[in-house]
Amino acid sequence: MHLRLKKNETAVRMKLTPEVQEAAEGEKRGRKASKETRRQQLIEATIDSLAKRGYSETTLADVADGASLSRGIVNFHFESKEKLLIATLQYMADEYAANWGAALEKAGDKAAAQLWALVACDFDRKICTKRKLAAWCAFWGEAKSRPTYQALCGARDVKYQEIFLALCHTLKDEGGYAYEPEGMTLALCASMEGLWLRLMMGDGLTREKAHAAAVEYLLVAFPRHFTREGPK
Amino acid sequence: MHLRLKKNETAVRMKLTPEVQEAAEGEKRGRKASKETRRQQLIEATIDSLAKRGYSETTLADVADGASLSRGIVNFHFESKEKLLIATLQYMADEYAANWGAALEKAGDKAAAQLWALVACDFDRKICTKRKLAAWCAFWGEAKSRPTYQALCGARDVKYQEIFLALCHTLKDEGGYAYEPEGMTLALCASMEGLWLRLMMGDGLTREKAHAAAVEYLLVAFPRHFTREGPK
DNA sequence: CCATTTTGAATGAGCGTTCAGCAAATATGT
DNA sequence: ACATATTTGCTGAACGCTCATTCAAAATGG
Repeated sequence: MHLRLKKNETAVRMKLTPEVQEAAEGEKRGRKASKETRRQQLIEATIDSLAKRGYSETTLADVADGASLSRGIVNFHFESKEKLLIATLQYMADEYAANWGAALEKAGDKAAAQLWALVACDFDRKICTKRKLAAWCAFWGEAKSRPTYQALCGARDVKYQEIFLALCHTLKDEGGYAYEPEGMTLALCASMEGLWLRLMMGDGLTREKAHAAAVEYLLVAFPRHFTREGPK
Repeated sequence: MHLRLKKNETAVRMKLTPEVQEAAEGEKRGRKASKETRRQQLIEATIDSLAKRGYSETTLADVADGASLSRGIVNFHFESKEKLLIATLQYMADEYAANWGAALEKAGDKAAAQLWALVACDFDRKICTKRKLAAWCAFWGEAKSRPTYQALCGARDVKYQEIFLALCHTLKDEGGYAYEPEGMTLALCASMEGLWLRLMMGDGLTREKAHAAAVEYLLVAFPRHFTREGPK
């Protein structure tokens, strides 16, 4: 027989990850959680599942368990598994964009400081978590055969890369460098994505070391603008 | 009713990709294909399926169809789906290693020429195909949650990166550069993997442009050793 | 003929989706 | 205030489909 729970005991049924718990505590608990709160809770549980089991083994049952909710819940709040996954990717893309947008604001108006800030915030502890990198990577793996994912992953850096390109142009003028800006931008952005990939793979690579490698790149590309400690 | 075919008509049943066809023609055709030939044919069909449908939608039925063989065939030549996929990854890893190994041989004993050759062969038309990049990426996406894949993907660059690191050290001594070799190597390798990722995503990026971006990196990192046309 | 390779129907497990029903929250009537 | 009706959020059993795996039978080569 199913053991019926008194109210506000949902969080005790199974250990939730901190992220899911936090999402669930957005407003009131249990039954009164608003629609939006519940959606976010399920999205966080989806990220957990993607990170733990990979894309192909992520099941709705696992997501529901991760959120300590019942089997049918996802089809109630999202329409289908497909839509849950798209919402999850959208959520991560938004968070990513908001993060570098804010970093750019705070960086002031010097091009060198802006570039430094953009590179740094890719390795920020809020964004650059094992679980989130793993989730990104899971989507990348499926992106090629799914236009929707591809669009969302790609949209991630349409604006992003434009800004990078503009900064590379500015710094080239300021410093009299010889590189070709398009290629430089591409190689730099690719390097950071590659570092994410390696971070995700494990290998004992840490966020700090990855960031240091990216900085090393900045140093050789823009020697007149940066030292290892930051923009001159 | 199933229309039974006369012998040697297998290739007509369904259009095979050039790669699968070539694998099937390794020795004699049809029934007489040796065990090893048939395995290779199935592996090529697996790569096709991974590229076309992604990891999570790759089915044994699709692989069998792609090879124009019957449903049960994979479980006869490989023991299970899992083992087919591992064999496929192994196959690609071996091919990749053989490719850069050969390139290194031909490059002579100058460090600059060797580094140039290593970077170039990552963008070789034999290795850097849409379908193979897509297959690599499919495995990357699942690697984090599957130790076996992770080991095979990682083994790809244990030796590879050691060589890179040694070359970076040598060039630093020769050219009197100021960079820190570990970080430099990491950023360079990551950049090439990131470029692969972007090639796979589409975006109108071509092999040539990606290679040019990698070269741009070499130029800023080792200005005394390279021009855009090659090592000095 | 015997051994090997291949076939394709059958099997069964796993999973997404559906939906009738329950319980909490809220609205309505008295 | 209280009782009753309605809405909303959630549950979990049931359904049907897809797919890996199995295997008996057929085809082929030697």
